[in-house]
Amino acid sequence: MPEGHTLHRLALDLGAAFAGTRPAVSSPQGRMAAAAELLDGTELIATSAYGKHLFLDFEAERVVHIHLGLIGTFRIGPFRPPVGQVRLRLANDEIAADLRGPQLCALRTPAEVTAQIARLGPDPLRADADPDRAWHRIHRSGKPIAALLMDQSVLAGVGNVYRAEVLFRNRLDPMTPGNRFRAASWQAIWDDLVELMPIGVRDDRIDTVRPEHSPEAMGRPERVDDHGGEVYVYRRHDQPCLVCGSRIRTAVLEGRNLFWCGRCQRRR
DNA sequence: CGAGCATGGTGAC
DNA sequence: TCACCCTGCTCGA
Repeated sequence: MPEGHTLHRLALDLGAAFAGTRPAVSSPQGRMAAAAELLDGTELIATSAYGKHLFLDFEAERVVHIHLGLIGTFRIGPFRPPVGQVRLRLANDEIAADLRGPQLCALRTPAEVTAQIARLGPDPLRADADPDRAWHRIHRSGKPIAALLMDQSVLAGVGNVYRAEVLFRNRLDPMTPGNRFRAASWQAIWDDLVELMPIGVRDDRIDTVRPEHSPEAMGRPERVDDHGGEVYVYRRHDQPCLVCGSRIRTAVLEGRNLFWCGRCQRRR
């Protein structure tokens, strides 16, 4: 679930539900009890996302900083009494939003939020993002491009699915070191993410397969992976490449599973 | 129904 | 390198 598109979508949905209002704020689980008491009944001014970080701006310069991590969820639905381990709840008479299992949920000052954002690379989902900041880091690094794309201080919001898919879509070898990467290849990756990630926000899932390789065009059964979208290589190891038919490969890189097609994706 | 795994990142060792 | 946050899904018994 949580790559950058998920957090931007949450910012939009939470804003639509609660921004400009004074939601009830609580921590049924108790671990955010003190902060919840402080925020309860105060105005939620705005909500925003930067990379995989979510910010809820309440009045009196109180900002809730949330990072879902791998297993966290934040679900918005019709009001129901909270069930189980709910770290933070925003609610009114009709709607309840429950945060569960986040890696991080803390009260911050605006200055702390600014400092957090300063530690992140450019986010392709933000209009003000500067891809040159990422390129500066990439072309000076000996690490493989696949590792650099996952480094949030280089590029913010891309996770394991977008990483694998954007490298495939641009036919790029994941192991090419940053300092041997072409500027034109980086520009192609950035442009592709700027096109792809808003679709993820809109649909709340990651789809990367181009129309010419779609199930209809290729005469194959629609096979939506359990991450929720149609993809070229992510978690398709040992299955045939949708373009060339060769077996999709996998390897562990810096503790994460990487997927790619050894025939389609070349160093260039 | 229990085990294992995952789209992430931090902090301890 | 690993535990952890303790969700939520799939798979196999």
